[in-house]
Amino acid sequence: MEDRYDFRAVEAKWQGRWEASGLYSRGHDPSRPKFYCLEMFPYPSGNLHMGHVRNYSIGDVVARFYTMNGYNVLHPMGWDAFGLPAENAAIQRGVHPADWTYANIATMRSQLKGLGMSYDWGREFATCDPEYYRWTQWLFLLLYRRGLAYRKKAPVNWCPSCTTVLANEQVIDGACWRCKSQVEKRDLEQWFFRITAYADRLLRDLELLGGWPEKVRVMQQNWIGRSEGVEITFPVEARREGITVFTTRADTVFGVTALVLAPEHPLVEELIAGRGDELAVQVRAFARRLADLGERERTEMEKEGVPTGAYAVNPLSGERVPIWVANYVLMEYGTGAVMVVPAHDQRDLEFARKYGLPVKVVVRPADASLPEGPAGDGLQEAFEDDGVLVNSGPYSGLSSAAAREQIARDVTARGIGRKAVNYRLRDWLISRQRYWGAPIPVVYCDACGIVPVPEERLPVLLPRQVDFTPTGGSPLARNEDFVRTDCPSCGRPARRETDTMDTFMCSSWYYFRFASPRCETAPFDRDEVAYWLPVDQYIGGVEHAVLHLLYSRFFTKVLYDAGLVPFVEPFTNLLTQGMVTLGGAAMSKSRGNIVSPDDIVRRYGADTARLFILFAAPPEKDLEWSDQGVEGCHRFLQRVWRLVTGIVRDFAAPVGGWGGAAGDGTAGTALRRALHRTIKKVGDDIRERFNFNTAISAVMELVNEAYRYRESVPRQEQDGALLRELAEKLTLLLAPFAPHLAEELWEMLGHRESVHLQAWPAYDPAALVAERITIVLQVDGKVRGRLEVEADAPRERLEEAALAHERVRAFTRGREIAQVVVVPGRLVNVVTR
RNA sequence: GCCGGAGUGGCGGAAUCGGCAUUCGCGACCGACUCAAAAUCGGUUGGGCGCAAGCCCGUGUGGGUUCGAGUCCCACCUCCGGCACCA
Repeated sequence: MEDRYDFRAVEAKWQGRWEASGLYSRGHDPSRPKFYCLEMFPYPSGNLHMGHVRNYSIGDVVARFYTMNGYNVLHPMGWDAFGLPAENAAIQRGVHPADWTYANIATMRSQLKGLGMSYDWGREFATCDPEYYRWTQWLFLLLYRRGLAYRKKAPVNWCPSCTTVLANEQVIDGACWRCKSQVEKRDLEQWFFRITAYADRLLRDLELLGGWPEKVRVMQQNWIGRSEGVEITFPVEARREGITVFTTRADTVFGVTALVLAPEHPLVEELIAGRGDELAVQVRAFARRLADLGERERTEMEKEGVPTGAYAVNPLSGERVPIWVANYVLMEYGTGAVMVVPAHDQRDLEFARKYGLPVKVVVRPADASLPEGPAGDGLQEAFEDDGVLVNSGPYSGLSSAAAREQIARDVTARGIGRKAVNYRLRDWLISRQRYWGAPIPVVYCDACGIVPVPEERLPVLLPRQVDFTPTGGSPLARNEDFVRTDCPSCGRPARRETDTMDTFMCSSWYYFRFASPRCETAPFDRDEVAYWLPVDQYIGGVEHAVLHLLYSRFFTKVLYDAGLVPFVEPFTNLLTQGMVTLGGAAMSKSRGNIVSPDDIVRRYGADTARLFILFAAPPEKDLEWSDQGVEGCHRFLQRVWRLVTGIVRDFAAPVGGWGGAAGDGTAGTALRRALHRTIKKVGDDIRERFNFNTAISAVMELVNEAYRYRESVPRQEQDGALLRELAEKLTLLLAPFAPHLAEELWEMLGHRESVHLQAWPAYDPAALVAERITIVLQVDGKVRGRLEVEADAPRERLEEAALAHERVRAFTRGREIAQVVVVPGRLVNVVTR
């Protein structure tokens, strides 16, 4: 057994052969069902990290497993290649972003090949290829035509360090998702996608995504943030126009003791227009001060407000209420104005207490434990639950729910309000003031205004010669050759849009492109997309739950509406894998806790790296790296190698089939049962639960059993046919996890065709059946003995045998037997009184 | 605050339908082989008591249901993740 598995030679040998034979390229095959297995494509940052290895190892097992199970599997790989790091490298090191990016792609491609991933490399592309971004621009135009792309001036998130604006989804806790700098608010004219027009469908269709983790669906649900309520217009004294508020608690409308406007609300300026009094001066100063604050500072400050001196009238109660301006009202949500109900909203209560506004209780719990009406002065905490209305005119006595309905009807009938739905989701800001992205295909003409670039003139090429120095403006604006163009509409001189698109736009449709990556007449061939999509299994990190995954769903619905794709959801099943950690923290350069995949592959081989990463934890959990764990997996593969090569050596030419018979009680029968049990378990674990860790441990057990057999049964009595069967099926079971080792063993076993084209082994149900089994004997729920019986022994026989058992009798002696619970095949529990 | 997930040996984790808690792997200890080491192989390894047979305890805490609970129910604690002046 001195023979050692030379993983370096074997892995290089098969990677070369696979590539030369095109083993993993795929096309249509009407004879087999299709399966699209996709892993989130990487940003080519330079080198693969362990998170990539985990992501792609999981995907590779799934792809290989479904291939062996008879599916025509699409398993492509490409590059999410536009983005800031390339440009930063250019600024810091003087390398052109394109050169930097394509060099990184070359490195990472060879790393992926070194891991033995089964990609159809013929479908590879990078989103920065003009042949790709041409269609990204085409899709922009599609959205523009459909009224879903628009330009507006708005307060937007600005990252001072990246010198560009960001989408809402890219601001995490008030900071830039990429560089963690505090984000500022700036008023800029920018391009948006009207994703809010799809808010309701994006929410509703989450129900179609039974194959997604609950967690991700909930995150999207929270992000979209639908809330139902009513808008009610309060007339303003001495003005024609009123103030419209949005509320989900119309039942508390008789408890309103003020209205509050967001500082940016257009009416604020009007209410104090031409006034020089002290209040007006205060309001102006307040609004200006808040405008200068970042979102973070603003959300963290205490509630603050100033009265405008103006009054409105509650259209339901007829009461006069003061109009205030306050920092806690958001202009971007609802109508930018809210009614203040201190008794029933904690924020309003804090505000009212600070400024001495009245507190008026109008909803009481069913047990009437709150004081009524204006006597709510002692209220410590707002009563925010539903209850029964009091002090509410004609609505008194109604339940909150009934009152909401009635009030909605009444305000609608009187023309002073309506039911309304609001979403937390905001439109997607896609302009970026950076170079390394797809140019927005739009031209500005003095005569014609905004003119989209005609499809036949796409792509709008990103020029190579550009000054990348960050100034806060778009680098493209400094390239006059790029900027100057003719108006596609009137032909007169015009200027190009100089912003580029958010890279999330590129990644929102790449999975369509893989179906027909060289299509030159459209973003994708519709027949190919109809054949391959939707993606059957998508695998990636949970960090994209409300970024990429939301945008992609939006894009798919737009394409569906345009009649270009026949489905409304792009990803049928989603698996979100956990992080790879070291010392309990995510691996990162700044923390200095990186383990390099290259080093691991060099020392132990790709198969070991893949096996460890799949074995150490279930895929959705975080995985703590362990060098010793890696060695354990390496030892296991060496053990497999010695087992199979030993069998091949000892039983080069087996005669006949398996010599035993089920139920003959021999070591051979037991081993064969173990083999078939393992085949069943590994298949179930992969297919039903993605429990690669338990699948692998089952294979380890099988190998242990095989060794025990080989060592305990004399060589001449060993069943050669059984051992050959075991060696072959073991090799097939390992093929998705350790593709190189399996391929080499398969060849040694005498096969000419790749192990990766073989059918997944079927288990023999007859082999699983044991003649005799061990059942547990309990007395009062405690295990007191074991009993070996025929597998099909009936209840009465089990009960009888249990009661006759020496140890059971010892524990029941002198006690009355109250009950005997018999679970055939498992246990007998004797219950005493 | 709201929503989601998780708490099991020294460690990663297993127990898939309410039925032997801790498969498998790592680590540790003992042993075989060896001049020695590496590699490999075998054994032991939740805690306590006991010479032993064996007994008792044990899955975050406290209750409950059940012949039987890591698993189901109630209350709570801790940790992780998401959202958060969203009216």
